[in-house]
Amino acid sequence: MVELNSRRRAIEDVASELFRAHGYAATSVRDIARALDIQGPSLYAHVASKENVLWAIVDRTAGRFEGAADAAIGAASGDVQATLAALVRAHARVITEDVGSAGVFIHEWRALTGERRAAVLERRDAYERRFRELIEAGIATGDFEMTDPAVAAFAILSALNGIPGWFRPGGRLTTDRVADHFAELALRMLQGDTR
Amino acid sequence: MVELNSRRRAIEDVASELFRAHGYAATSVRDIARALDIQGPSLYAHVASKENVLWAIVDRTAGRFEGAADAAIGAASGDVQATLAALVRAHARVITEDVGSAGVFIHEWRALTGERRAAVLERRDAYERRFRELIEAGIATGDFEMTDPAVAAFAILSALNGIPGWFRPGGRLTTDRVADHFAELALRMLQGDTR
DNA sequence: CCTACCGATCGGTAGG
DNA sequence: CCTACCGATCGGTAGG
Repeated sequence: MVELNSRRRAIEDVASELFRAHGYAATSVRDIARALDIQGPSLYAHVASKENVLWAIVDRTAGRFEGAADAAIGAASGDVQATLAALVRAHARVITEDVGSAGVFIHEWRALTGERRAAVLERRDAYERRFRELIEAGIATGDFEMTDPAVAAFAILSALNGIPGWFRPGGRLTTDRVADHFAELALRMLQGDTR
Repeated sequence: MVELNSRRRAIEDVASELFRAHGYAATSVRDIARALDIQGPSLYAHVASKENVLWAIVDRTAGRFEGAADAAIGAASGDVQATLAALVRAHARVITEDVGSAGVFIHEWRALTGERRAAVLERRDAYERRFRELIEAGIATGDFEMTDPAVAAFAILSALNGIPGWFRPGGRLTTDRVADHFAELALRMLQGDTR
């Protein structure tokens, strides 16, 4: 069981990186196998299909985003600004901690079909709603400057979701610094008055 | 000649939408042909290869971004804030005016190979540099609040590049309203002090 | 985890 | 712009 799970996890890790770099459709089962030094068909001893591998990555990563957001909201003290900052920091950290799977979740969920695709869309909408409703609440209390909450939420989330495109682990910026920067920028965006 | 060009343009428009919706690798030459009500091989009377179609879309769209940025900087009066607002508005409008080709430019350039891929990367870097250097200049003059210019530039551009993911032409927001919102949010982000 | 192999589909060509 | 067709590669199976 440990054997099986660790092998599956290795497959998902390798696939995450390939899917992120080249896209799901442009990555063949044999590409994944080659990165693991096994033959293409041998992969099917561990997984039932290529789409199942994508699903495993997307589902697990969706759970990481949701769990991090839950923890951030739970730990916050009811202060709208602090809650938003915690939410942004949590999202940034989920990405920087594993750029591969985060990139796949953000861009490759479209390759899923049927119920799985619909389920991801629903979870993504619910996740985005948390940001939007928090922004709406902040505007209502006067903590945030007036703005279109939907546009602001999309702007913040898109800015965060662009991180895999430029962040390099071990590079100039640490995981924490990136999270700090984005929390700061998001708060400025919602509070600043243009002089 | 007019015939040829208009036919090529129709191919690019149809391909833009398919590449944006499903990705370049997941879109077959026959998919493009079907959307034009012709047979797959007939497409090769107008284009030399599938990658050439992608290249035509990416190259033209890159030019539209660059041209819009040139015009925005040229029209601005030297005021750093106004210049950044104009740059952001221009970028937003290029996207909302043609979500298909913009989405392809933003996400599918990775499918290009060799020199074309390298050329796009170089142009993209030069384009990003304009944002970064303008932010650096604004910080130096005190017009913008202190921040990491690279992170701020990536945040603004990623926020803008997320527009194809949610903007629906003919929907609640017009092209101009979206441009206004993003210019406002970008300025707030760079000017606001967190209280 | 391997070799041998399957049907389907891919981008593209020949010849009209 | 069409039909007929090509070699290559795809995801996946059989049988060990």
